[in-house]
Amino acid sequence: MTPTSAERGKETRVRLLDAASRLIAEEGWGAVTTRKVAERAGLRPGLVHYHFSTVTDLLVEASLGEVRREVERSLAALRQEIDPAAGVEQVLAMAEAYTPDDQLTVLFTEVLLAATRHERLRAELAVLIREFRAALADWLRASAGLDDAEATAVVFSALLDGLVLHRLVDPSLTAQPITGPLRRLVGAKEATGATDAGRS
Amino acid sequence: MTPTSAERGKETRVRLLDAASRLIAEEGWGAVTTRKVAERAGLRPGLVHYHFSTVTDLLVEASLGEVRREVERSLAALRQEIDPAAGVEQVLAMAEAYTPDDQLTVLFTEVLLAATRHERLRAELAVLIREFRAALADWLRASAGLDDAEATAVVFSALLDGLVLHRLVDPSLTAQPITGPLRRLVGAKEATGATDAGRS
DNA sequence: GATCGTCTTGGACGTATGTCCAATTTAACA
DNA sequence: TGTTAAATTGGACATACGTCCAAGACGATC
Repeated sequence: MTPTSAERGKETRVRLLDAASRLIAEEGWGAVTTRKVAERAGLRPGLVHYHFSTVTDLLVEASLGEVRREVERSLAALRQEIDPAAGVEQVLAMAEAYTPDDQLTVLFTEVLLAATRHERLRAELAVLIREFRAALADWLRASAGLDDAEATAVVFSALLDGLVLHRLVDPSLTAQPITGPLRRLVGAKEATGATDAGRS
Repeated sequence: MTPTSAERGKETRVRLLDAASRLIAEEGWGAVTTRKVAERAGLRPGLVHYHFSTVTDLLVEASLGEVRREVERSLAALRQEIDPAAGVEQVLAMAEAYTPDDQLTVLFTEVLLAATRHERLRAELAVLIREFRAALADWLRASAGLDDAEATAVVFSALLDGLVLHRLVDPSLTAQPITGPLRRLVGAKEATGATDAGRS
């Protein structure tokens, strides 16, 4: 039952990464410190620099891991949906799902901004975003039959993050229905279900 | 010729605000410190707390001033354009004008994120964004004849900031033409000029 | 020229930071 | 049971931070 040294090591590493992720979302990238991470993880401060050479290293690894997991989840969900019409609906639903209440959402924005000033983070994040965008473009091409699917994917994925940012600042926006313009953007027929612009 | 004490005071205040704005864009909201601002402004560190009660106060005032000026500039430009078709083009051009090279653009993103954790900043920024959005909605209604101009304005203004963020991380995006989906979003006829999807 | 109010200076104070490390614990192994 | 390697502890170190303040400078006013 008692874990080996290596097992305990792995466990603490995960604990530290997890604590770092949550702190980035809660207090911001720049406000995460050695001691706060340790306290949040329920560990002693000295451990941080045993497992990670630097605090920035910890932040980069934690955030990239989080983004990587989320991208994989989204891609899996996208690929699973085969019916074209339902696919468009799902893509539209993604735009609605991003809310400030979701920690992951805030973390994404925080990482994007941090990437501006950290080259390795920027490069690796760019790869992940490109991956997501490519999959989104495939989807748009297949389900909505767009001929400029690439460009639309660029616009759509940028829109997702921008929407989060604006909703963070102006929570009343969350209530506002935006499916109308989104449908137009994706090139879907408005015919399906008349013009029901407001649903919850 | 020699300025009075009060005049010198105003001048220093402006210098400090200006230095703060530039530092926010260059190094990030959280990385701006008393001493850095003073050095950038060519002044002694003690002055910062003579003119501003706190560093955060300085940052809030500096960034809100910058945003306020830019919003006014945009609104003036929007109002000047009377021809509906040209108006749509101008709105589309705005999306292209936002690039990571522009310091103001980076500052905007930085302020949006900072507003998440500072109530006064958040509230005042929300007012400014709403003002901009309302004007944009008026424009869309008048020039593009949209019936869901409000929703489109929400999407469009969020898109502007999201685009900046993504281009910051992936500079290759700046080259990618996106006028196609943008035209669709704004509800403009693609007829004008066939499908010229790439122009510089 | 003396007085006054404003702006400026230079440095102090306590606190928090990132990083490091010698000593200690712990579990696996010989 | 004694040895070994990994993980952990607790505290040290220099540095940077926000804030404050007594003393000086300087033009306006009397």
